Amino acid sequence: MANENKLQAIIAHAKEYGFVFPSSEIYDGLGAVYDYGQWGVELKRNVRDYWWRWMTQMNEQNIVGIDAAIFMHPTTWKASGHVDNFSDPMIDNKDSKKRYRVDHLIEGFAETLPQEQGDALIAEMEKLIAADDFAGLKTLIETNKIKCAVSGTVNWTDVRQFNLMFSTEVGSVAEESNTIYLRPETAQGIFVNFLNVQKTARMKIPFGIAQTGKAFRNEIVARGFIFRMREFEQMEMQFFVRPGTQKQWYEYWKEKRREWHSTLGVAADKYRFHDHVKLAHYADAACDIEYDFPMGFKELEGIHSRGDFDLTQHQLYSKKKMQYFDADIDPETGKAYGNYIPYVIETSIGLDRTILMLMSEAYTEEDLSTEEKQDSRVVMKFIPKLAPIKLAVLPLMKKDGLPEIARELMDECKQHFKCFYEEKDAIGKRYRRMDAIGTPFCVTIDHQSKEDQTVTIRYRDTMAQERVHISKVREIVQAAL
RNA sequence: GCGGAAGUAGCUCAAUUGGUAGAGCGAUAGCCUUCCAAGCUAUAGGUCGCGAGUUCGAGCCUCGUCUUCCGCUCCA
Repeated sequence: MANENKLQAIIAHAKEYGFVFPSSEIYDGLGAVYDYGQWGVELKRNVRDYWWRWMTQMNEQNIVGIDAAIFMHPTTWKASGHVDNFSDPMIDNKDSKKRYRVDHLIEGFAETLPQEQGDALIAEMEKLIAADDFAGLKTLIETNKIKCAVSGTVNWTDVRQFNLMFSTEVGSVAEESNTIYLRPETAQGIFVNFLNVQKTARMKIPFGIAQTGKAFRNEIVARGFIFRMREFEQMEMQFFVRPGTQKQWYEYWKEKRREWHSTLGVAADKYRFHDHVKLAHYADAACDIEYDFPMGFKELEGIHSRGDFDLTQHQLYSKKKMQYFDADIDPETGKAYGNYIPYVIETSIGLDRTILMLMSEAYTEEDLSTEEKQDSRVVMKFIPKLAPIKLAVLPLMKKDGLPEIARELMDECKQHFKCFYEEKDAIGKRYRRMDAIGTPFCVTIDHQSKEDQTVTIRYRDTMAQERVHISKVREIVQAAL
């Protein structure tokens, strides 16, 4: 299947089988926002829970979790750089339709000028940007006759602001309210709680703080289904280390995260590690884990060595010491390491992007035609651990006491994992419906079950069937989880 | 934001030169001596994206508008 068609097929399947719906669809939808349906939410919870347990429970490093609020003090985003660095004035050329960041446009032009003139121009630009003087910026571009590289004209639109962050008001009385932002990343909730967690959990470096939660960004273009959403969910872990050890911990987490991905049932050759050449202002090493989505290789997770940038910034803005006292002895000096601001390795993965990856990987169209008849099926080949439903319990017929036996099995199993009961339609049809949502096991109760307490267990991927004792069903499923 | 294409039942699509909307699948209820979709019966479901205009009459023509998709543009 062609890749663009595959994405279309996945989107259609996701909607038809209750994984993902477009937001507010009855009102014509809301761009770049999606809702998770009945099976999508199970899948999402499974992925989130698995990530959480893997980080906070199964990992050999000491990592604890928090759940910080989406609202944060506005100064947080001053300190993080989001207010100043991610609200860039933009301008469009009316002839070429090309859009530029104003600072990039002017800087590019300044480079063509003699040093002194160029510097003066940039100084002027920075003054205007600091003052939010958009009219002045446009005038500056026009008086310098800065041309569009594509059209070669100076036919510009007005300068407009692009805001990455959503803002709202806190305070019910309008005049007394304050503008605050919906967080554009969850990481800052971890940094501002660094001292709280370190002290109350008596954490010793190296240690980590994990968090999953919603974040919000105004994206310029909304494309790629749930790959790029205005409201999305992140799963992040900030790992605090002694300065000087960040390189080894960065490598450690790169490898650990690769391990995690290798347990998701995704083909290894669909992943790619992409090292950043150009680093963000806060990072001293960074890489992306990319997956080969139907739209091509795209970022799924980022692993960043952030130095002490964030904690230092918060110390600066809050005037609170973001220090850790390290009582371990430094073999070089024979003394304790003492006070320092820890360095941070961040692992940050998009939950929704992970869902899209898993759906892309799982979605399979199979041709089952024989000489006698045409046949095909769509299967979601999720690993059992992540599948929305683990077991379907199906009486062959809804009479002769078969439903009663099925209900009994259902009552036992539903205490342990998500089950689904259905007695309508032909058995083959029920199997195919379960394939479409990725249920790995189906159990059918027939007349023989009444005689010898055996049932047929049917495996999703192979469609193979096996006769087992009814008392074994639960452990067969649990063994796969 | 620009350019292109498309919007008819839950889904896939029909509706001859404009004459008052149909099929298959799906869904629901029931029947069947049923282990891999498409056996039988019945039922529900659409102001043809929305709004104007032309016409005796518009799903079909005209204009506007909204939404989606594909390219371009932008993006820590």
